[in-house]
Amino acid sequence: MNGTTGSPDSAPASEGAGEQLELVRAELKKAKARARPKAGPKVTATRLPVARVVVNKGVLVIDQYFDYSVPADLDEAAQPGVRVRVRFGARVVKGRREGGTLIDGFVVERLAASDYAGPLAPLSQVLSPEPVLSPELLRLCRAVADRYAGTLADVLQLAVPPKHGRAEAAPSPEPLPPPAAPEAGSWTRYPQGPAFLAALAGQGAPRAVWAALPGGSWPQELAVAVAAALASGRGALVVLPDGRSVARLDAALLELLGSGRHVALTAEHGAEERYRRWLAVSRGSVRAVVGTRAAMFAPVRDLGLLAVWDDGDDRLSDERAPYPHARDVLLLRAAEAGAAVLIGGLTTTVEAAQLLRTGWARPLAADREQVRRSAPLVRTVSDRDQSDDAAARAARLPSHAWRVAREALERGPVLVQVPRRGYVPRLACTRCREAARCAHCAGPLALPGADGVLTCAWCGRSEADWHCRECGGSRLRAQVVGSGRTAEELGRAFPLVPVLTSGRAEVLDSVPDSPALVVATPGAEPVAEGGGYAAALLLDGWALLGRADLRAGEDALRRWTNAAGLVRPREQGGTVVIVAEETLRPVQALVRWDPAGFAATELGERAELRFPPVSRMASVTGSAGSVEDLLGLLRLPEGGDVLGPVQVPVRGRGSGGAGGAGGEPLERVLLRVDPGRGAALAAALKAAQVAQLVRRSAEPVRVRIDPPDIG
DNA sequence: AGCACGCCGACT
DNA sequence: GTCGGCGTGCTC
Repeated sequence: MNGTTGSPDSAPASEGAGEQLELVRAELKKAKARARPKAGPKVTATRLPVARVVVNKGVLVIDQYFDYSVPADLDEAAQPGVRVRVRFGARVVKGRREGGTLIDGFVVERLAASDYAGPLAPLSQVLSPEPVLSPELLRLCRAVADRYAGTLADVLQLAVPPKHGRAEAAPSPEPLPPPAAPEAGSWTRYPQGPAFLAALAGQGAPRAVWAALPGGSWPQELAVAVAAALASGRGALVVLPDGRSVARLDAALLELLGSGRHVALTAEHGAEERYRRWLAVSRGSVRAVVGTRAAMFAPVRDLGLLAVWDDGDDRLSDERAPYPHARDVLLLRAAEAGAAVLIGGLTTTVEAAQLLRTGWARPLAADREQVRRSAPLVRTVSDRDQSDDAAARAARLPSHAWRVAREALERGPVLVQVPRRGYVPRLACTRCREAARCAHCAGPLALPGADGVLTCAWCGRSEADWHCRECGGSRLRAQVVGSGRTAEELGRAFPLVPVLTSGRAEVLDSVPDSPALVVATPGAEPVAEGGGYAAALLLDGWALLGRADLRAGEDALRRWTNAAGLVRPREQGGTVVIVAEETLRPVQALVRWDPAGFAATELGERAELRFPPVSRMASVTGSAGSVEDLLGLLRLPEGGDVLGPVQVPVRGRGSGGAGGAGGEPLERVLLRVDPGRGAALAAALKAAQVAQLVRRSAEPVRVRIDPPDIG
């Protein structure tokens, strides 16, 4: 670290000093500018002379520790948890170590002796004396790697932020004493709310699935829960899907606790500030963290509460291998730490419903009367109900939606939710609703571009002259119209009202409490200042529901309730109009405002069909040959089965990655095992991957536990 | 992953 | 007789 590091890396421990000096001089000459370790006496530390190191290399076959000797001058700095640099991959030629590359890693522990028979190479450098990888964090990363069939090194890369010298040099602030236990506030609207908080504040570890009431007070309620955990002298961690929701909770905490008791960890802050905050947590200066998914690993000490908000949001799933999901990582941490758990959202995921069903968590929900008071009035209109008003027709608004919007605009802003342009729903025949399938491979047809060319999502062939296989019809339900064009059309329909848009290009955090049309894509809805939107129109419901995905219904309901939850309660005139078939279960669940009931029913169906989360699944993606090869090496746990293979969509989310480099079509299989066999499945997949790597029988495949997109 | 060592074909 | 194919194995 400060230029007094020991011997050159390439010489073995027993080598004489003279020859090394030559080596070092040569090195120094070559790289004057770089801070190279100076030559030091080639002495190994006497007490605990062995450092067990995890190297920062994500290859499966080397997912193991390596022992290095500790030079005397690194003895003090090379404590467990610090970042080190070691020479790795050298081989011994005529008793000397040659080659090898310098790679970074972490000291896992110090030992009196190694169980490795060969000679140990010395640690090359201690990059910093900061012990960033605590034993608890290491245990967590190991558990995550095992659960997701990944390597420890991959998980460490997600869990430990890159070093930043300036941030590390600065001291962290003095920790503040625990705050007083907070008032229950709006938690009193939930019969079990005060008891939950009391348990938190009193060192308890209650576990709850929280069906949050609509109306926008959830940031304050989460803040109170955090404060209650802090009051018990323990730490708290809350993971939310995006920077906007983190900012809202951050503000609520700031108001409740003042500054200094928590930090927000999001991608918005630069690397230095982010690392500064992370260190404050790691060093125990700050005991509460709120953040986006990378914060799921934040090294909060003495955890009292682990919370996740809106856990159905796919942004809570990391997109880097091994793709851990924040909810499940928090559950692993809770099991380890014995901490309280709070899984909250306006909707309940099927996964959360399962925690309720097994009794692992308890519901934290308001009674029906309270729900009715807090929720807006929800009406459905069929998408066939065309308005007789010309302006409404031009804006593609059914007459009822048109009337509601016009009336509500006199009282405040109106939210219009439209699916993203380019959103590719499953296309279906207008006449009989049969799904449109490719004549060649039976894959789903889509309209990927604005050019209107029908294309197979699996094989990529275009279909010029489609006819329905069932009824011979030739018309398909139209592609969704994007928010941009919707905004234009609405602007013409309501020429006196300002039209704001919030979407991919620019996301608005909030809009003023004055008449305006706010066109937003799902997830980008601004909060309306004051009491909320006067009304919301949820357009193109069929498109959200029509995704070819197991979670389509659940996800559509989640997106609808998140938008509808921004609308004033019905007793203040808040109204939501959803354009969708009212007979569909997700639509009914929205009308009744019963997402928990929907999730419970959905869970039952999944159980019957042996689908996740009742069974556990993994996907294997790669070229046809490599997938088949892996299956040959795989020892599937008893009762497991293989679904597929199917060709992977040529375009679309979550399929980039392994293989396919040469444009070769990718195949995917789903593996399914019975409940309780998830760990065995992950272990089997890892073993099969290792075998494939070692034998080099085929190019590697991509493995994903709990795949998010199950056709 | 790299990067070697290690036994079988076409070339100065 | 050699140069070199990538099959197999190791990396503290």
